[in-house]
Amino acid sequence: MATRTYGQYCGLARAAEILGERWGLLIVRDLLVAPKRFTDLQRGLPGIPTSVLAARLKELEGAGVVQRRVLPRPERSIVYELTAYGRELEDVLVRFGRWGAKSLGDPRADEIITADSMVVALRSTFRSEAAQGVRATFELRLGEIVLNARVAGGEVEVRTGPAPAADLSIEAGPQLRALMAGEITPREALRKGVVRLSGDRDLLASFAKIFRIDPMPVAPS
Amino acid sequence: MATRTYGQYCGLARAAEILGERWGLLIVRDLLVAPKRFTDLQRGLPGIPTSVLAARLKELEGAGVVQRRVLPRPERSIVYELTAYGRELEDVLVRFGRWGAKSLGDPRADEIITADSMVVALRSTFRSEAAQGVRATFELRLGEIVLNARVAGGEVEVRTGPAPAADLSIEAGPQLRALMAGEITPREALRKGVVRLSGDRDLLASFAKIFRIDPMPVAPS
DNA sequence: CTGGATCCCTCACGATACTG
DNA sequence: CAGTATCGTGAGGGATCCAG
Repeated sequence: MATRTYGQYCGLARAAEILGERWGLLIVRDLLVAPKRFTDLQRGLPGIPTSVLAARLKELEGAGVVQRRVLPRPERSIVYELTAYGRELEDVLVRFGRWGAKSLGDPRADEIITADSMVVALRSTFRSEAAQGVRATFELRLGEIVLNARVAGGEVEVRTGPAPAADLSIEAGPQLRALMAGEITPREALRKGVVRLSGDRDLLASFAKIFRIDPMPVAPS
Repeated sequence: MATRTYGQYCGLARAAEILGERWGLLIVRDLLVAPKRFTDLQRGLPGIPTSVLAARLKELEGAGVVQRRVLPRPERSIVYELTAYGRELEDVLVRFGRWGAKSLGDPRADEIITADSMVVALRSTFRSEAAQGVRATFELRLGEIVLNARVAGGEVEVRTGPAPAADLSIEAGPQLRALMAGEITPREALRKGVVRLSGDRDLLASFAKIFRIDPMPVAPS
């Protein structure tokens, strides 16, 4: 049995072989947001060795998840993007991220937030039921990171970058999770300085309902 | 940054830290089917070192995914079972397995099938739309492995073990995937000896519609 | 016999340096 | 910018050993 394989004829085992290697899931996460160059990926994945990134990209390309594309002149640079097969992971990864978010406490000092991770996090926590009848554009700012979410028709589109015409712009601190988990109310978040707003301040309550982190289920069996 | 962590405050990164280690996903897969003892897990995961199994179980227990339980007398043995949080992975893993199954070709000589992997595979490939109005019990035999699937009300329950009163019992060879992927018709499967039936032979066509592996999407962007 | 712990060896990962 | 080369370290593979 070759290393890194499981020797089982099983769809889940195959999926684990393709994406179970270190950094693999996070590479796909970042490519779900947008195609990227090698260096962009490196920047979004602090700590990844270049050799590992190169190896993963080759493996993912071999598995039909990622494809390498040379941009037309004058750029001639190389971008990595998901194939159709790779894009089918969006739903799975969004659900997986929603599950994992329940295990998030408050951020530790050494934990960072990246723009791409935050985009996927907002897609993960989005609740279509809570968004029914809501039509609004949010801008979210966390330090250097800026992203926008357009909610309409019970769907959401989340992208990196500012939204100049946002209905509500939220400048948030690291405690944003507590608001999304319902551990503090929008009013408390404002009072404690967890968020600072500009725009239609009433929309903060909608935001907290639409982008929601569930609690971990109670302990036993 | 500790080994095995990613240093990112992100639900998907946390999920990858919990389940991304080698064998982790397959341990949860087997526990989704039923609680198991250490040795049962070992048998269902050929090639796993006892040290790795013990380490993973401790980590999964620490993450609140698995719990260790001592059976009452007279057995007094120990079983590992999923917590409520762990059971929430069923939906994600089933979808992940459905995605990975598209990458399965025909089984290689060194690839085995286990009963638990087959149970999850049937849950993965189940199509509720195709099962509307169908009420039937299937028994599936692959060598030593026997499992049963009860289809009713657009839902399915798959378990290990025989179904004596099955409407259709299918004894299948390693080519079963070709039937489920629509690469051969039920008629061809019968003629080529891919399956042998007992019971209501007409139900084989239903089986092939209800438990279905999609093709990989076409190559480019 | 189950439920592990301990050993050694290998290989993949992490860090850094370097090249087309 | 887009990687390859090198090297030390730690986790996994495999076998063995031990406690209840």
